[in-house]
Amino acid sequence: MLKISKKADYALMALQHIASVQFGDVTPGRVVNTKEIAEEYNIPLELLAKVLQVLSKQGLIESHNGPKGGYLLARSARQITIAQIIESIEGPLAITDCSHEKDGDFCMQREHCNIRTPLLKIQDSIYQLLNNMTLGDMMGGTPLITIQSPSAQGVER
Amino acid sequence: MLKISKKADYALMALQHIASVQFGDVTPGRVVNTKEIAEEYNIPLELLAKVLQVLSKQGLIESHNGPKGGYLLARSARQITIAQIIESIEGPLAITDCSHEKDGDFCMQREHCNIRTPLLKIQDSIYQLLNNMTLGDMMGGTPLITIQSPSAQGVER
DNA sequence: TGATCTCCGATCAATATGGTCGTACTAAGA
DNA sequence: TCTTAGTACGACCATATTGATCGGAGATCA
Ligand code: FES
Ligand code: FES
Repeated sequence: MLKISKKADYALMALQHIASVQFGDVTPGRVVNTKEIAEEYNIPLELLAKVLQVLSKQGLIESHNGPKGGYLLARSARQITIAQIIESIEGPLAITDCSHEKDGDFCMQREHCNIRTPLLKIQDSIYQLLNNMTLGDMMGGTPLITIQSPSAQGVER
Repeated sequence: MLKISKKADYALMALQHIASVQFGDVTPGRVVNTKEIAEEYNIPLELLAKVLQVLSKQGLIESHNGPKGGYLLARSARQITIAQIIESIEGPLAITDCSHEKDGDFCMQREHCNIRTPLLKIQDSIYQLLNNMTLGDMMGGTPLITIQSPSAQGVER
């Protein structure tokens, strides 16, 4: 039902946490280790570890080895979008499994499919939505989503 | 990865088909039976049947029994939104599994969860998106989604 | 050198999903 | 009224995805 996976969920929490530590008034620039996050949010340690590994491989965070090691944001919180985070974990956003189909075209219904185009548009809109929101936005009390309410003039209802 | 289930996919195709038959120039008001749709779009017959049953139980389409039976839209194509169709099949839209949590609150991370509010906003936006688009919109060549482009100023990247 | 971290790959269990079958019920038409 | 073409319904299995676990290897610092 259009659900985000738990791993991606954890990724969001973790990044959010790291960001708030780095940006925070106390000990800015401090590295955060896996255990700290896992305990804070009740996330299974090993699973979180794996998630963080992926994130670092994708270049969203930097890892520092050895004792006193841990993770650090690779860039500013305002330059990391929700879309990037989710896609790092779950792969490219695909609302239907034939969204990003190669020319090979293995979708049985493709030939007469009457809903492909509109669905792709929807997918695109969702992507925009996720890509317009950054980690920074999630932290601050700043207005989060600019799409729906007043800006939705032009569209009805 | 934020995917729509195949069943919902089939539901969309089927409704779209029924709508286009009813709205079409030829044989308007004709009932459409399961087999016809299944063959047209290469959908496994029994599965489609089950999907249609659910849709009719949800009141989106009417079923007519017996020979020469089949399905008919219950209301105008413009009054059926994509959100309604998808939710009929997959249940209420929940971007994360603790979205619609009762007060019982079984989510382990709820206590310190730092991403709940923003995620709920995103979910809401997606819902708006799906609920602003009707079957009618999908059929006609009318501009489908009006949300993204202009309103997305303000934030960007 | 040893303790404390991250890194990586393999693996298992639970759940959700896609798909199938068999039977009962209903209405049209011969 | 009997047959037939259709839906209604529920149980069922197979497979894919996801969540979660384990074990060891490599790095860094005291
Ligand atoms: S479902 Fe694959 S192309 Fe429409
Ligand atoms: S994940 Fe359940 S409340 Fe945030």
